[in-house]
This record gives sequence, C-alpha cells and structure tokens, in this order.
Amino acid sequence: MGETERALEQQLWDLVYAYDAAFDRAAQEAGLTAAQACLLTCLSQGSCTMGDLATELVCDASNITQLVGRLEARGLVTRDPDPDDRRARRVSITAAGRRQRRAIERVFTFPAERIGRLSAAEQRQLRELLAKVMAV
Amino acid sequence: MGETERALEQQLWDLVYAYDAAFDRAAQEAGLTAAQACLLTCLSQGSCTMGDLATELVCDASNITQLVGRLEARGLVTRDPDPDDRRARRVSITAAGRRQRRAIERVFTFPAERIGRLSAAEQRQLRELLAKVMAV
DNA sequence: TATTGTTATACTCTATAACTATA
DNA sequence: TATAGTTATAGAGTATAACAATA
Repeated sequence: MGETERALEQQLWDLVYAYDAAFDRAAQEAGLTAAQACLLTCLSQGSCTMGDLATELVCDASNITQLVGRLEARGLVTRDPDPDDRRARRVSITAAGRRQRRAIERVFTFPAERIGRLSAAEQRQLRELLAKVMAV
Repeated sequence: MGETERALEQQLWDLVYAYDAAFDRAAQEAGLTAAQACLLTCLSQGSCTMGDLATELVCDASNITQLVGRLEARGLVTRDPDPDDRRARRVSITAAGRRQRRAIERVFTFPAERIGRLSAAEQRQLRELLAKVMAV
C-alpha cells in the first residue's frame, strides 16, 4: 500500500472519529443519547411501526421496544395502535420530540462547518469523489 | 444552504454510518467489541498506563479499569506494576491480543476497498480535500 | 403457521462518587 | 494535598430466548 492510501486511511479514521464525537456531544447537549437522536430523526419524516424502526436502525426489535419506551416516558414520542394491523404499533414524534430534534440539529454544526471550509468548486469535487467511494 | 452542501452532508452521514457499521462487524467477527478493538489498537504501539488509555480513548478512568479487566481476563492484555511510579500500572498487549488485533485488521477491509475505487490522481485529490476539511 | 411486539435476562459501555495507595 | 487507579453503583444500548396477540 502506498503513502497516499495510508494517509487516506488515517484521514478517514480521524474524520469518522471526529464526526461521531461531535454527534454524541450534540445529542448529549440536547439531553439525549445518540441512539435516541437517531430514532427521533427517523420519526421526523413520519410515523413508523416498531418493525420499521428496527429495520431502519439495523437492530433487534427488542431494542426498539426499550428505546421507544424511554422516549415515550419522556413525552418525546407516542405509541398508538395501528388501525390496519392490530399486532402493530405506530410510533410518532410529539411536538416536544420535534423541539428536541431541532435542538440537536442546531447544535450539530460539525458537517456544515467542515464543508464550509471548501470552495464551491472543491465541494463539487468532493461530492463526486464521495459518490464514487460510496456507490453501491 | 445549496444543493451541493446538502448532498455532501448526506454523503458524509452515509460514509460515517457505513464505516462505523463495518468496524463494529469486523470487531465482532474477531470476538471483540469496538471499544475493546480500539483499546488493543492503542496498545499495539507499546505499553500504556491506565491514565494514558483514558486520555487516548477520551473516557473516564473507571471505564478503562473495566475494559482492561475484561481483556485481561481473556488473556489479551497484561497489567503490571509501573517500576517508576508505584501508583501506576503498565498495560501491555499479549501475543494473543496481537493475534486478535491482526484478525480485525484483516477483516476490516472497508477503508482500503473504498479508497481502492479511486485512481491515484483521485486519491491525491481526496487527500487534499480531507486535509482541508480536517485541519485543526 | 408466520409475524409483531413485549418481557425477562444478561452483557457491555459509560459515568459519578467514594475510596486506597502512593507521590 | 494531588494523582493513579479501583470499587460500587447506576443508566443506557444491545441481543437472545420465550412468549402473547394477531394475521
């Protein structure tokens, strides 16, 4: 492996590390954990079933039961019967939950700040490179 | 915020998400957690005190006590008295620990695979862009 | 019979507070 | 008095297995 590859691997590690740390901090400043913040973000697009959330967050259903339980206890989400399937539950974000989510968004300035260091041309360059790197 | 910035923010999120998932999976395939893998990586450069590890891993000392305890119980690290400061302990990776660490390295192909999708010129471009993005 | 979700349980990660031993 | 590390404890994330209700 060449010098450039090695340097890139280190840069990627550093980027991911800093990104994760910034997200954790932002969630924490809003009084949430990272997992809770992710769940609220899923719900901000519309209501989900427990199973949808498990799929989206790539974890076991029993974990969702616990996460949603904690958020429900704090009034950030609701859990209602699904009219179409009586086994299922529709989880929705509340007004208070939306406020929390916006609070995180406001504090999580890391990506915008870093991207803002690049010129418009550099941003387009990076976008193309990342598209290649992340293509399925 | 423009179209390019928005797209870049999403790409960054996706990249970090995929990277984290790949690292977790690699650690798990080697029978370790991500935190344990990071600790072994710290030690692979040489022995550390408990306090060094807490600083390096940005967490509380009591957490290191527990992490090291679990790894020591599995024979992956040792914890010896420090000859210079009798309060301190020197933590070192064992041969078995090195084998585990190498196993993770072998399985964690994500960064190399993704970087390998770019030409040498593209790699140099990305390296410069990331240097700008990650500059202190 | 298969699926949705919950409960019980257990392990890990993590932090705070109180503590011991040493500097 | 300050520092290095440990212990006790607690909350959160996560998974597995067993289960109830419904499809």
